[in-house]
Amino acid sequence: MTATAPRPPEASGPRAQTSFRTIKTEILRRIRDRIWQPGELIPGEEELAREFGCARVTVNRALRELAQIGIVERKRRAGTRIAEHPLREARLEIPVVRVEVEALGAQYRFAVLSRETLAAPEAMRARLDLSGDVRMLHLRCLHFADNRPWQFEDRWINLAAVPDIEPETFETISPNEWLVKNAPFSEMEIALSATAATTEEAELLGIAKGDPLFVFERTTWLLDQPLTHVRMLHRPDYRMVSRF
Amino acid sequence: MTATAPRPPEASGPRAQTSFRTIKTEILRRIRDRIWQPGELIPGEEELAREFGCARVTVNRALRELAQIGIVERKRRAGTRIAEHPLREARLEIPVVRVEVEALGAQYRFAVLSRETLAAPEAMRARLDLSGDVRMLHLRCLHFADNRPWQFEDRWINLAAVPDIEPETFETISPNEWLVKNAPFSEMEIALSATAATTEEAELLGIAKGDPLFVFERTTWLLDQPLTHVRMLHRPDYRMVSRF
DNA sequence: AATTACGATATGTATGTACATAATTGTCAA
DNA sequence: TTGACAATTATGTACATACATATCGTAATT
Repeated sequence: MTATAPRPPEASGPRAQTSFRTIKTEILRRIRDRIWQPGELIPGEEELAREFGCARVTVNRALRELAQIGIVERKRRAGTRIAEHPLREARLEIPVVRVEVEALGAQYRFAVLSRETLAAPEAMRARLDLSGDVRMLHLRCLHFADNRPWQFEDRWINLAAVPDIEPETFETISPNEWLVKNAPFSEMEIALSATAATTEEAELLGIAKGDPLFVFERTTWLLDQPLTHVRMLHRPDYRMVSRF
Repeated sequence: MTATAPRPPEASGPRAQTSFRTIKTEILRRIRDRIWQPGELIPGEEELAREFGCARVTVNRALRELAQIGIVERKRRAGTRIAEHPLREARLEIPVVRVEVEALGAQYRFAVLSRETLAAPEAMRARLDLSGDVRMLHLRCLHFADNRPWQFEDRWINLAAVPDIEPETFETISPNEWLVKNAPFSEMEIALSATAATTEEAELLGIAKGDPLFVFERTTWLLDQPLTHVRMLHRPDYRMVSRF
């Protein structure tokens, strides 16, 4: 005797399984239609399973996924309730520039504008919590999409933390990708803002001085050791989009 | 005979179940330690289940959740591989303006600049995938931190989806907070960009025309029904920061 | 009255099994 | 060579079941 009883042969169609997706949608519908209000306790898994004619595990998965995106809140013994404050966090994907450009169907190219090894300037030491003499690699790159300037990247790399990068010439691989592949990090800080283009920045990006630029800064650490700080400037028509 | 064979009595401890969490952690460890490189195909669920001494479903759950956060990529028949570009994702908390301002120790205040109910203009219909006659509530608000303009909010609300908001006067609660409390959503799209202040925007925010503005747009849906679209403009000195 | 212990209960998760589905690979014919 | 189609295979998901675990209410104890 097998564990699962043979499913009753459905009259027609390939199957009449109750998908956890169906349940998710139905629950969302009930929320939308105010059948279940925010804060309200909804029936238990067992009861819902009976109602939907499926196994409890299936209801469980539906509810678990709804809890994951903050629609409902669950507690053992206490049951499941519609979230009162669906306070949610947006997940912002941080793509590799090349991938981002290629995803648009454009051709990607980058150029290293300058490269120098030097002692960390005071501002960078402060930003990265570095003290004493620290050698850093300073890179300035321009990224193109179909030969149109796409992003200007100003990057500082802590050579003590990433020594392998010093001999790299970046002829085939960009610093961005080199680091993604070779320098895992455990912590990251990002800052988003807007600024006005300086004369130099405007020239590089092919826009006018004073035009608004979208600024994306990122600093990464491995444990407590700072790895790199990068400031990326985008043309005013750039939009960073994320949907979920 | 029951479906599940009695578990072999573990020598000690409460249980030696193979948790999907254990598997997730172990897989992450193997990625971190470069045992499995980005792009690499990892063993199938069956084999991993054998290795970890657990059911395939358990491995499935671990891998499914890792796929959800972008660590691995899965395709039927093709197997599971480590994501090539571990797109680290930044988690941006969706702040309620008031909370954001108060977190800085500043006093929060807001003003509704205008409020009108009207048929959705073409641009908004297009953006929200709405068709036909749709009544919308259009609100323009200014948020202050210590009486200094902090954010200009331009919001469109789909009244068909959120009818309860129509009588609300927003004298004590901002549209932002009202919606957070009363209108759960299941999908969201956010877009970040930079733009130049128009004359009116500059005046409202107390800056000069053409100054760069940080733009945060958000659209939310419940199921397929659009709820609201909001465009938030910030002064050039604003920085949206997230660390993790 | 306050504290503790305990039982009831809802969710959490592991397992074996069965079948669904997508995608690749191989096969054969045009 | 190519195109159509079938076989193969890894993942996807449903189900019955069993047990784990957190937590709430209540009863027993201090």
